[in-house]
Amino acid sequence: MKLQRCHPHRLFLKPILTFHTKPKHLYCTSAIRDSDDKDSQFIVTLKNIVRGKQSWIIAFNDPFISNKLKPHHVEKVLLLTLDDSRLALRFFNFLGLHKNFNHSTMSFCILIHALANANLFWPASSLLQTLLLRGGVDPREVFEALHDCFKKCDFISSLGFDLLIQSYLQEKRMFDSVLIYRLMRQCELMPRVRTLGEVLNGLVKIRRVDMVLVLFGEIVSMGIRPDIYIYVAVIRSFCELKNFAKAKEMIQRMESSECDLNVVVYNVLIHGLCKNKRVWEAVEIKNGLIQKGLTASEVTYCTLVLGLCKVQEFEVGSGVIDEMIELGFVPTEAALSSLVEGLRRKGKVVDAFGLVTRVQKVGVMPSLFVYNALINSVCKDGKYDEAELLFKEMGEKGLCANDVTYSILIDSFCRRGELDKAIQFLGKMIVAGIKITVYPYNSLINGHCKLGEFECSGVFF
DNA sequence: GTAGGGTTAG
Repeated sequence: MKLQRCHPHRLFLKPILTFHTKPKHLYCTSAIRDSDDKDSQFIVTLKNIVRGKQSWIIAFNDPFISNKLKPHHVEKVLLLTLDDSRLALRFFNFLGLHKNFNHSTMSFCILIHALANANLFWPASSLLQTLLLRGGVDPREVFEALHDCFKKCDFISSLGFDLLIQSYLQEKRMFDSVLIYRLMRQCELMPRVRTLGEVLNGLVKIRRVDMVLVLFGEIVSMGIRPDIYIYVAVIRSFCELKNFAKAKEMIQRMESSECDLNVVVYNVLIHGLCKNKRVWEAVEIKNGLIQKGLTASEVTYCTLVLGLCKVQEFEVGSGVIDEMIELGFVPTEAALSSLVEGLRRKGKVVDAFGLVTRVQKVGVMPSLFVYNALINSVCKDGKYDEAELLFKEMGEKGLCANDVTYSILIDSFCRRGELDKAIQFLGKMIVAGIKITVYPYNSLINGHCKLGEFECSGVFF
């Protein structure tokens, strides 16, 4: 029977049979039988209160009940209420909230399994989080408690353990989630494929791609068919290791299996190639998508733009931006920033300006960085009117000029000898509460010196 | 539940 639990696709064989042959509330008879007679009577009283129409507040205000009530009684009542896990949860919360009752770890575990078995994942996870927050609980201890309860109560599915793995992942405790997976395996339990995918992607996030590949090998050797999320984690791992041959091999494996495919898989490879300056290979992958019945996404295009910037192919990058706009995609500010910066540095200020104008039409808002970079470039080219136009435009768009913006403008005024205007802008900075750096002062000193007004320049020391 | 930047502008 235990072996059946090992395979995720067979997890539900036992439950379905059990469910129809044995009512849930009878699962825990052995646990109840252990109680002594006095306790048994008390538990029956408690059970009747929980299921009855009487007010719980009144019933539990009775000193006979409240003085006698201990965590192990609650455990028994919960076990007798497994057929209605919502009611069990209400009772558990009632005692916690209204009676400040200190529940046992066992009670938590019973409810977590009960709720998970009833597909009530949100309250089950919430309880798990509370349990984990109870302070200094070792993941092994939590697993032991959950497993102890699982065995004793003969619960249907092992979803409670999946939720434990997910709780650790949410808290960014990836190694603890792997530990729970390992402990499950030791007990011949297997998490769902979805949970495994989440663990692998969690490990990718902390760059433990070595662990991803080890776990993937284990999963496959157990005969489990990986889903697209597992493959994405593995492809990302191979890209991270710069092993593009293996990444491509993995995609081919997906293509020849019945696994669902989407553009994300290819975007991961495209990103890996771009990051390693293999952008032309990435472009070919993108061009081959149509043959596979897929279409490039906004992410595909933006990834390519950033990759093209990395190899200084700014003109091609601009072309990609135009292509995506034609297809109705909106470039990200990141793609725009990289391109503008690249074009500008190559002296192609007009192209950068034109690009900003085009993307603005489809709703992309250039960042303060883009504006400052452009203002700086047009100033250097002596196009002061354009600089002031950009400055005005920033204000209209609600972008607040910062110390860099002002220092660029003040410097440009000083260079053309318009010192009055420079001082006027310095005043604006002070009024706006922008931090004053050394740059505007240097510009003003240089400006005065240039005009031969050496005495004036001393004012700024 | 999986994909896209960054040691930027004076």
